[in-house]
Amino acid sequence: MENNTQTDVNELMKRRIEEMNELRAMGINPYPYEYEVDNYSVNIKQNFEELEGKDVKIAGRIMAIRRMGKASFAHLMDKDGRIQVYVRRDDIGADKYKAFKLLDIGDIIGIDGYVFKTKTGETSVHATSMELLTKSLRPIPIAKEVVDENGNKTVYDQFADKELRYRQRYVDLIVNPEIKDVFVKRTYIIRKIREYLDTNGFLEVQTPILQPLYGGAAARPFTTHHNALDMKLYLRIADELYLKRLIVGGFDAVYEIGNDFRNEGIDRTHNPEFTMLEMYIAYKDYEWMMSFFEKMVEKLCVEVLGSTELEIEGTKVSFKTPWNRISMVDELKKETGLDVLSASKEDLKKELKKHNVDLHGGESVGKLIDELFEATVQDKLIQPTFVTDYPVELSPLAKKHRDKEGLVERFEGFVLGREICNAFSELNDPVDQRERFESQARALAEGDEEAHQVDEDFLKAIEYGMPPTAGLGVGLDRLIMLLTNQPSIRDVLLFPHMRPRS
RNA sequence: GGGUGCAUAGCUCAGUGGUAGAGCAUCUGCCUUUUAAGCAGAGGGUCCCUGGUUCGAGCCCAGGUGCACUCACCA
Repeated sequence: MENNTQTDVNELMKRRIEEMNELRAMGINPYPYEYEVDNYSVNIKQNFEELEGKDVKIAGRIMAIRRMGKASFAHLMDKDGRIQVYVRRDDIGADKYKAFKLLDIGDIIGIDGYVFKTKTGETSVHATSMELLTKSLRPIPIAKEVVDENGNKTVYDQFADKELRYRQRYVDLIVNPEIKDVFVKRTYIIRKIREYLDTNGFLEVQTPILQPLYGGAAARPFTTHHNALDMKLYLRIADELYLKRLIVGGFDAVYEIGNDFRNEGIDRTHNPEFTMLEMYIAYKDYEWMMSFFEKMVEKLCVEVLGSTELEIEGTKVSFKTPWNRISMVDELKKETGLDVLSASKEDLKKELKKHNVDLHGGESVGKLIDELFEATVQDKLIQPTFVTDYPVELSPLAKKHRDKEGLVERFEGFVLGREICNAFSELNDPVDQRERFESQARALAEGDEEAHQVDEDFLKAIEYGMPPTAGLGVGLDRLIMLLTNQPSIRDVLLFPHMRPRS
């Protein structure tokens, strides 16, 4: 990309380079080193009475210019928003005004001046001096905006091409600054999660991203190669097996927030790398984890979004605790009349057919039950709901249910029919764990590319003894999508993965 | 992976077989409280790519690429 400048130059860029050279000829460095900023757009507008007539030094990108001969107005955009500046030849001097005329939308300037209101009532800064801080060589997409008396903003010719917005997020952020709000919320949400876990005795840790064996979830991995060791490595698909090793080691409560990588399709809810939160706590079970998690989300809603009552895609959702709790088996009985635990494979298939579910063949009983759940129950779980106790085949790392044969102690949280977390009482019986791994290994051998490998080191770890433990995983991007009401994972990732363009 | 749709100037978009268009942005001139500033004029195009049909293709056909939506799978 570095050397594109020469081949990429169109007329607009040529013009800007010429202007830059003219500025240089006038003794102006188009890329100086610093500027002492002492105020910001929003603050000036909010404290007009106090600041009127006072001197301020602001800096920002020129977003609009209206030239009227020997005086001009411009809108500057700084970190908080826009403010108008008024630049008059007789105030900044003929030379500086000549330089000002060579500036373009997109250039970054510093303005020293006093605060005033124009005839039409717009809070502005009347420049007493102006400095170029950065010359912009590439034209930015122009979006004109009008703000009426009520503060309503109308944007004309908004930069709207989603592809370009994702590929050139830096331009998107300049031209559509309101999207910053989503990313700021994202940061606050993650900060509040850390705060909640830290104050509840959890220790944040970092475990390997490059792993000799992958595990902890059902997914295909990315592979890479370590040159010095001459070995294949996988990018992690989950943190689970390492975090549980830490529970074995005597950390009673740990969590990790970091990226996992899954070699799967890309769509509105999938990016190849995504941010995962996993937490594990000794001596607790999944019932405890349910309460702990719902309180965490409730707290996020209150502290970051200001309310437990959110409107998401036109639906009112209440995150106030306690959330609904339903058992998967009971709910399926209510919905279909079928007792899925005693039902035969044929009964399940018959029931699935009623709901137009296509099967690939070779599904286990557990998988059939899961399919039936997705077809009949999942979409109806609008308000936050925990679904408990899943078939054992689907959960090779979860502990068998203390009372219910064939099930494990597992729950998933659902909102608007979407899964937001997955948790269980962790399997800590090493003999049982070995059997589950072996059954997964058979599935892998039979072509299930998402099945687990046998992780002997992990087995060794829990053979030393892992205390009873509750664990939970949350895809944070999806949680943030939900809480900030964004329709695509790409809207909560600053730099979503895109196919390269030739 | 399947289906549907989109791709034309820096941006937003018209243009359904016959000279490539508009608004904004850019450039020139005028304009010292304007605000989608205004007035007068000018420049700017690999019509996504490759092939085909046709006297002639931005437009029709086939293939490809990218993106969006959607179904399937998953976090």
